[in-house]
Amino acid sequence: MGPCPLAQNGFDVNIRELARRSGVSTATVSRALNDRAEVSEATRERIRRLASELGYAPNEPARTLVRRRSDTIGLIWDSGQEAQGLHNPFLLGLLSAVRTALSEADYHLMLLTTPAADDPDASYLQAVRRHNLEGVIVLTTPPDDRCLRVLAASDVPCAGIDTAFTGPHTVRVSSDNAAGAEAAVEHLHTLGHRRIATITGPLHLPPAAERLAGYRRACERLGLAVPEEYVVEGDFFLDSGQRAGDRLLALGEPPTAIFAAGDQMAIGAMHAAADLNLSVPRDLAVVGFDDIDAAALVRPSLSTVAQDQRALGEAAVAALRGLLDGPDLTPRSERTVSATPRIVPTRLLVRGSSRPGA
Amino acid sequence: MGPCPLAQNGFDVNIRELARRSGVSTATVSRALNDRAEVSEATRERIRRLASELGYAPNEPARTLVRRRSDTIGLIWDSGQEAQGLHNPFLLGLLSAVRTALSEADYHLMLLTTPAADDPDASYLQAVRRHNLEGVIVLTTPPDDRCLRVLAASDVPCAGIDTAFTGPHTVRVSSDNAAGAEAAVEHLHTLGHRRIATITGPLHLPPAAERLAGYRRACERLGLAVPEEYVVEGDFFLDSGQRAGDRLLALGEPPTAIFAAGDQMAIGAMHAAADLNLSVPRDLAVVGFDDIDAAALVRPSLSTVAQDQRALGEAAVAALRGLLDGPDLTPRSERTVSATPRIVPTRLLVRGSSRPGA
DNA sequence: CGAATTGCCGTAAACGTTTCCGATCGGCCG
DNA sequence: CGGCCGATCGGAAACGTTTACGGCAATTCG
Repeated sequence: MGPCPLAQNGFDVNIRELARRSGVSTATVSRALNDRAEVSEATRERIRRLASELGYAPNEPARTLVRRRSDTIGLIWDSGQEAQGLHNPFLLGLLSAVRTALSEADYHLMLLTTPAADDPDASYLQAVRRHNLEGVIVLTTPPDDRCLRVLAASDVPCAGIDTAFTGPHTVRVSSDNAAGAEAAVEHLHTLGHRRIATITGPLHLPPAAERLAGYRRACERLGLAVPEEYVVEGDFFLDSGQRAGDRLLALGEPPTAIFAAGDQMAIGAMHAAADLNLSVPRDLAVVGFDDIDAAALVRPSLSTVAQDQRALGEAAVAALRGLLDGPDLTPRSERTVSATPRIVPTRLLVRGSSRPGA
Repeated sequence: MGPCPLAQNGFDVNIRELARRSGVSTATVSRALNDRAEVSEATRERIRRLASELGYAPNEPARTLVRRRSDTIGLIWDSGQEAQGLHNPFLLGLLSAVRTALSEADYHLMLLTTPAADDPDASYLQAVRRHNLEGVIVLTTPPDDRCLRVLAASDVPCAGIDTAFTGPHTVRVSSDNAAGAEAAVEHLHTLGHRRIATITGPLHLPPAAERLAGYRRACERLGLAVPEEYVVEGDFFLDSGQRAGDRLLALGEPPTAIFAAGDQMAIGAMHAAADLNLSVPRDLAVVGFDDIDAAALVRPSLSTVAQDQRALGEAAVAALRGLLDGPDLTPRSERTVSATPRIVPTRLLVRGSSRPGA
């Protein structure tokens, strides 16, 4: 009865229905909708319009069944880790970035659930095979996850952001932790500080180790002494930062500046200073890492090394796409996978806790 | 040969392969793996073990194709909104809760991307039909989204958390904003405060309006006067809170306590107090709403009305499941959809900004 | 003891696509 | 004018499952 406004529910309009109504075969309809060359421009346009009028939506499961590819990638993000608040506010930005980058590349996103420990058959690899996922993006590294390890060891393309595992078809993207830490220390140095201490994260985590390395390199380059007591290990949480601050400020020669490998610990150090009636940044300058939301809310606001979530997400999908076999590429078994990690630059945000003028 | 440890890549082991190896038909294999009754316990166990040994993973696209259901629900979460930091830290907890609740109910999760405005065919409804999604969970309400409206008007079951739209197969779950606000005011009242002001969110948003209503109700019940100047509208962000605080504290009879409808605004109000050399909570008590991460990091720590993200997420999937047609239920067209919104209680967290003793 | 019931299983038809293999039809070149 | 070629299309076989239907034995019941 004439063209319908949109998405009429003539219920279940499929490719056969389109073929019937436009007097061609299903093969032609398929070709028309998929922009194949073997259709005349006229019929293609006719079918296109009809499909749009009837609100036709292609059945993706059927497509993946026959094409053997789903245009879908899986997302692994361990909520256990997230509950600990580790990279907490960070994740949301990553997720958002990954999602938009993937949709721009015409991929769909499926959220994978961490497999139950009691079900031996439930694994990430299983889920990938079940849904014909073409690749996986991993957002945080659980301490050591057997499921992740077996996935990384498989032939499933994986891109991990700040992950530790490695495998034949795996690429890691990460912020330039070392350079970020270096920039922070250098910033404090140009402010005139010479006694700069650091509060690290758990050193078995790669980002924590890299940030410490950057700190050391900067100090060495700038000719700053790093007494052993100036390096205190924390756990990324508030309290550990406060305790570390207490300890550092009680030293015989206390530091005049602290670089903390995480914002929460940096804020904890600021609390420690406040408890001693020290003024930040006058008596003690503080720089953190990550740029969590709270960094802009505390007083004084916290200078920090911001990670570029957008860039990280985009780099991850770009890296993953490099691992996928495109329509015309050689199969991935024959391609050399570049194992060099993708490094994303950070940005130093100078705020109140290290403002020169104050 | 013999039993393999796990997930051997005998490449593409499917139901036919299992049938061949175990000497039965594909029908029997399917029945065995799906726990149908018409299989003997012996063969079921045999097939089970074989499947496990070969690392068989059922092809979900094929299953959804023939069963006409995907066991998958879609998740809509507008990242545009998220970029504004509105409910920002909140979302991640919701997402996590929704995911685990859904996976416990054996549903898969697909992240939907906000449709491009220039493509008329791309809509949430289209995506739902393409992937055979059985329902949708909406995490935040974009101001007014045409795509969301057409989705809500369709026959697709929707559960929204803090959403404004409504439809025939739509249910909304939300925190008990009014009761939360009431509890906050009552808490301040028992602390001895009689001049309690409030900073609201944008009043066209349902949560903001409800929190204001709760504030008013509590004041009325407790016999507190609410002069017009005691109600200041903000925008949920830090600066608006600080400006509102400035204005409130400059009044002839300034309030001794402030209830802010959002934590960022509450922190802003604390900044305003600090700028006037007022001590929190001695000179001014402050209570916020949401319990964002920063609430526990600022000094003094911020009392706040915490939303129960876990409960919200679980309520949303519970509500959604009520809308879905289970295997034995009547089709949803004949069921009466209970339109009453699901209300989740909040919890008052008393911290430093309103501590009695301080 | 015959018939009906029950338990277990195989055959085959779907589900909605894509794609290989031809088929038809003009037109072009030799 | 005949064969060849490119463009355009249709027929039909897949893809991996589920499930209606029917068959065959063993068991039960009248």
